[in-house]
This record gives sequence, C-alpha cells and structure tokens, in this order.
Amino acid sequence: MDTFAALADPTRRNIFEYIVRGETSVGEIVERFSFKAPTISQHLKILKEVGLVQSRADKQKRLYTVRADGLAEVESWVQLQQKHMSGRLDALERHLISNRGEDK
Amino acid sequence: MDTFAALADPTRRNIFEYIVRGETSVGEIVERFSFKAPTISQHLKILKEVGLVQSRADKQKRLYTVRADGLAEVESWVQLQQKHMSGRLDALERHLISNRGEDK
DNA sequence: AGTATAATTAGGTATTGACCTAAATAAGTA
DNA sequence: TACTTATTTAGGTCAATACCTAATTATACT
Repeated sequence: MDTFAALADPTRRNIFEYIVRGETSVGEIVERFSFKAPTISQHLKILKEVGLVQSRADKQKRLYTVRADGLAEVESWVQLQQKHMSGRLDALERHLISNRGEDK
Repeated sequence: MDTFAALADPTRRNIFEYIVRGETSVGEIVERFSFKAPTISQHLKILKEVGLVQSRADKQKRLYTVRADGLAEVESWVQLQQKHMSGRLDALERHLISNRGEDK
C-alpha cells in the first residue's frame, strides 16, 4: 500500500484530518468515529506504514501524530502534473485558436 | 469512485501522466501499456467520471485530454493539511522542548 | 497475583476492483 | 452491403480491502 492508496479511503482521510489537529490516542479516535477499535487500529497501521503518521507510547496508550513530510510525495506529484498542464493547451483552447478570426 | 480513489491505482496515474503530455487516442494508450483495450477503456471511464480527463470524438477515435481543474480537490486537501501541520509541533519537537536545558 | 484498561492480532465475511475474453456498438471505407 | 477499425459493454475470475467478533498482548493498578 502506498500513500495514494492510503488516502483513497475516506475514513483514513478523516482519521488523518483528526490527528493533524494534534496528538491523539487510539481510544480518542475510536470514540469519535463509528468503528470498532480493531478497524481503527488497522487504519492507523496503514497510515503509519506509508509514513503519514507516527506513534509514541505513553503508559498503555499509543499517541499518534502526523509526519511533516508524509504528504510530500502526493503534493509533488500533483504539482508536477499541474506544471505539465499549465504549459499545454487543452482541446477547447486548440479549437478556439484554430477558429480564430473566423467570423462565421 | 472519487478523485482520491481514482488516483490510488498506479496504472491510472500512469495513464493520466501519459495524457497530460498531450491529446491522446485510446488506441495509443493501449499500445504503450501492457493492458488490453477493455481494461484501458475502464480506466479512462473512471478518470472521466471523476473529472480528471475529458474526451472528444474524431472519426472513430476518441481523443482524451486532461482537465485543468481535475486535480484541484486533491491539491487543496493536501495544502490544507500542510497548513494545519506547519502551525503545529510534532511529538519529537515537544519532547526536545520539554527537555530543553537538561544537561543530564 | 488478579483485575482493569488500551491496543493489536487472528480469523472470517462481504464488497469492491482490476484484469481478462467475447460480444456489441459505431463510424469509415470498398 | 459487406468489411475494417476503434472503442465500449457484458460477464466472469481472482485478489485486495474494509469491516466485524473473539482472542491476545502489554501495561497499570489494587
């Protein structure tokens, strides 16, 4: 599973959005979401595997935080595509240009 | 299927990357990728449904181009998360700060 | 030691999704 | 009207995934 696939699941995006607000225990997340603890635990495992979050232990609890560089890969991919797009005309633009001056 | 899910599949990202280089027919994509035509067609259908690409007809061919605003949702989501992160200290930073000056 | 709390692992089910082949549609050409 | 080319739709298989309950691990507390 890579970062893109991890973010494809809306529940995982929601969990990420929750953790980004501040360090969060698993139990806290289980309370806010309508899923059982094992489900949340699996989602956290995936988010951790792809580097979107990290955890530390505090007594029995595991506290999760987001990783600063976790979204870097996605962000740079998106921006590269945007860059390619901006230097390029789409079909409509080409059509308008090819018909420029035609007063039909 | 939403934009995030559409981009979760690496083949679809590859197809998008190919189309972003310029208007492309289905057949051209089938040639470059090692998948059968129906598979490519399904991927294009999904990319179109989520607004990442658009198509126009030219004789029997369908020519695909990327849509300029197709990645906007993903980009703005990522940037919002980055914004939340930048104003926030992670677990390591908090640890370093709380132990500041301890010369142990 | 025994009990409570916090989270993960194991294992099962049902759905989704990514591929395929074969058949259907649509448009162009002889 | 055939025949070719380009693409999509239909239908099936197999793997991945998102849930769940039950059991396990790990730590804290009495």
